[in-house]
Order: sequence, then C-alpha cells, then structure tokens
Amino acid sequence: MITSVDPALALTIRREESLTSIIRREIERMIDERELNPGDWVNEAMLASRLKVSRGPVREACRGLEQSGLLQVVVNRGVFVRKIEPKDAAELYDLRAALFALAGRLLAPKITKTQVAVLRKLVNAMDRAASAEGDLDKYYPLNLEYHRKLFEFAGNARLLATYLSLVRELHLFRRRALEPSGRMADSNAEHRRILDAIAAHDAEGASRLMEAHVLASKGRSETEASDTK
Amino acid sequence: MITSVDPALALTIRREESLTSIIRREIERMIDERELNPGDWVNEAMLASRLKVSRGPVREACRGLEQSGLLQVVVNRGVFVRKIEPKDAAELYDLRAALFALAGRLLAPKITKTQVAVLRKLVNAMDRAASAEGDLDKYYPLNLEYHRKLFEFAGNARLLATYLSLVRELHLFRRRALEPSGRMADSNAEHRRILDAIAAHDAEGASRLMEAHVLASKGRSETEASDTK
DNA sequence: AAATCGAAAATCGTCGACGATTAGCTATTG
DNA sequence: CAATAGCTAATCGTCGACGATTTTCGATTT
Repeated sequence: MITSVDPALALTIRREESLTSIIRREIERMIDERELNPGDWVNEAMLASRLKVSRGPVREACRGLEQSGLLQVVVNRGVFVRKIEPKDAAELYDLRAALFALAGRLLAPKITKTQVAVLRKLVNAMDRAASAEGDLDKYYPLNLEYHRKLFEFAGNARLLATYLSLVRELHLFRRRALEPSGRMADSNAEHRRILDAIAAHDAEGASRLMEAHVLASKGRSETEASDTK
Repeated sequence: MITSVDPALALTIRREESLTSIIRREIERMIDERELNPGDWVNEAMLASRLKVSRGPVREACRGLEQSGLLQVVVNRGVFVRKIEPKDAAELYDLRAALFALAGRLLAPKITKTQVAVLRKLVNAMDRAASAEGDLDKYYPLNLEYHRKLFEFAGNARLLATYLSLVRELHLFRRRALEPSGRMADSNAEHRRILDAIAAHDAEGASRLMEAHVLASKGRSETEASDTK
C-alpha cells in the first residue's frame, strides 16, 4: 500500500519532491510496519535528527497526516499515532460498505473485457491460495488487490482516494482488518459471484453483492474486538 | 459551514489552540467568501504578514488544507486554491449520493421523536421559503442544514466528517453547488417523503429516496456546467 | 508512607534568516 | 520584429534558535 523508498537515497535525488512528502511516506511506513503503534508518541526532534532534517518539514508532514486521520495532534503536548477504537472501526466498516456499493454500481455498466480478465485472474489466484492449506499470508494481499482493482476500474478517482485512505485507517485498527469473514473459499466464492454480476453489467446486483460481502467483515471485527487485546 | 471568528481576537485568546488551526480557519473563510478563488495563488509571505505571524504556521496550515482537498501544493512554486473541474464535481456528486444512501440506512432504524421534530421544523421552514416568492437565499441554508442534520442524527462521526469535507469541496466548484434540482417546492416535497420514510423506520426506502434526491443535483450540475463556465 | 509542592529538564510553538529555485524583465541576436 | 539568453527580483524550502508550556522527579510536609 505504501511505496517503500530508501529515505537517504530519496533525499539526494529529489528536487521535484519536498522533504515534507518524503517524511510523510516515512512516517506512514513506520506505522505500517508497526515501528509506531497506535497511541505512541511521535517525537518531532527525534524523528528530525533520525532523518537528518530539521523539525520544520517533520511538523508539516504531521499536519498532513493529521488531516488524513493517521495522527492526532494535541496542542502543546505533541503528536500521537491515532488510536482506532472499536466504535471508530465500526463506523469505517459501514462507510467502506457504502463505497463498495457505489463502486459496483459505477463499474458494472462500463467494465471492459480486459478488466474482467484481470479480476478473474485474481480470483483464480485466491482460489489456489485458499485451497493450498488455506494460506492467509498469500490470500490477504490478493484480496486487498482485488478490492482495490474494483475501485480503480470504477473510474472515480475521488472514490478510490477515499477508499484507500479508509483502508489505511482500518489497518491502523488491526493489521489484517480486511481478512475474509468466513473461510477463504467461501469468501472467494462471493468474489466470483460479484465478478459475474459485474461482467454481466448488472449494476444493482453487483452493488448489492459487494455491499453485503463487505459488511461481513464488520460483523467479524465486532465479535473479535472483545477477546483480542 | 465554517465557523467565523475574528482572527485578531483569536490570536490573543488562544493558548489552547495553535496558530496553525486559526490560520487554517482563516484561509477556509477566505475561500468561502471568495476572497480567494479557485486557481488563485496563495502567497505565504503575504498571508503571514497580514496575520502578523511567521511563515511556519502558514505553511503548516496549508499542508493540512492540501490533504483535505482545498489547496494544491506545487513544489517550488507555491500553493493554489484547488480548481474543481466538472469531472471532479461529478465524482463528488456520486460520492455524496452514496453517503446519503448510507445515512438513510443508518438513521431510519434509530431516529428519535425529537429528531423527527427538528427535521420537520426545517422542512416546514423550507416550505415557507419556497412559497414566499421562492426565496433561494432563505431556502439554501435551510436545505444545507436539513441535509447536515440527517448525517448528524445518523450517528456515524466519520460519515459526517466525510460528508462535510465533501460539501466544502463542492462549494469550491460552485457557491450554490447544492441547490435544489427543480423547483424548490418539488425538492421540499421530496424532503418530506424522505422524512416520512425515516420516521416510519423504513431503512431501505429512506436510503433509496435519499440517494435519488441527491443524484438529481448531479444531473443539474452537468447541464449547467456548459453555459455557466 | 502518601501526597503535595516546586525546580529542572524536555518538548512544543513560533520566529527570522539563508541558500535554492522560479518567474519576470531586458538586452542581444538572427 | 520575434526569439532566445542572461540577469534580477521574488518566492519557496529548510534550518537553527528562543521563549512558553508541559512533564519529570526529588524535596518537603502532613
């Protein structure tokens, strides 16, 4: 999700990218790889010296990340990695479902044969991952990619951006926030039905199926929220 | 939509609010009141001296505003008020419709009598504004308020935040981006039907009505985009 | 011993300054 | 006269420093 670039190298190359954006990516990476955990305090000075820059660009990066929901800034106290409570996560899941409904409705009428092929390839790959010992490590990224492609193909840039930002927040709540609700094989069967509906240009059907498919992971997150952590 | 506070006063009071957030509100206000127009260049130094602060806080405010889509930052060239093209606006309208569908589905099962009363009061007020010479200046803010309340009552904070940010962007595209698609009376009749469905706890009905109601303004924006410029 | 108070350290918010990049203007050339 | 090249001014990106606020930790009191 987050393109990883060697910060030191990027520092020498840039000239068409400000330090701020590089630092933002770096912070995103640190959160993504759990070097920073929800609730953790982000020390401006330490980050600055670690990246060999001054505090200015670091602060600017944090302001951007605050707006996108990854960080939380408390006046005169500092910035912290945002904590996603189960309640927040539930809200995000609902929002995600609504976005999927829209994606399906937009995509079904306009999908091309090439795009169908791309999606079908992903579904097949997931089938293999699901049958081979149920390898979630293989299944999960494919699942993420499949869902993402649905939004890319939907052709609404703003919808895609909103979806990605939302997924990033959800991963803050749980690393595998979007794993299939039931068995992988069952989940992928739904992927296949969704793809069929889209390929048949059935907007309403695709929209309904996608929303339902995605709402399942919400229910799952709620039942697990009690025993996890 | 944007709470207006005298910047000079706020500057003396704060102590629990950073300059950055005050400046961000000020820039939002300037955009809102068309002191800054889409495409305009935002001079950091000028803004800083006008507000009697240094460039640091101004830059931080701009980074936040960039992330929320109001400003666009070009490296080594400066920040500009974002230009919303008709294509972007169409995307936002679609997104808005999807959000309304979700709001309706969430709100219908849980709305209280008090909330219904609040909404009904707004609808009645809009009726008066619509009949009295069709006063759009009176109708428009009520319309905005009515829609906003639907999201507030839906009880999903993140949904509300997304909606508000989206409306703010839409107003960047056109000051009256959300005016009724047909005659005010007709539009308000839809408001009444929506309210009835919600009051009757009909989630699916409300969801469908709200989405349709809101999609109408998209169609309108597209037909006007050609002659309004 | 627990709680409260106060001083010292750490961190944040803000500022002014410096080099680097870009834009605008003038002069030169074909 | 148009186009290009070079110079100048304006602006951006980054930095280090200073006062203000918060936190830490030990001393004092009950």
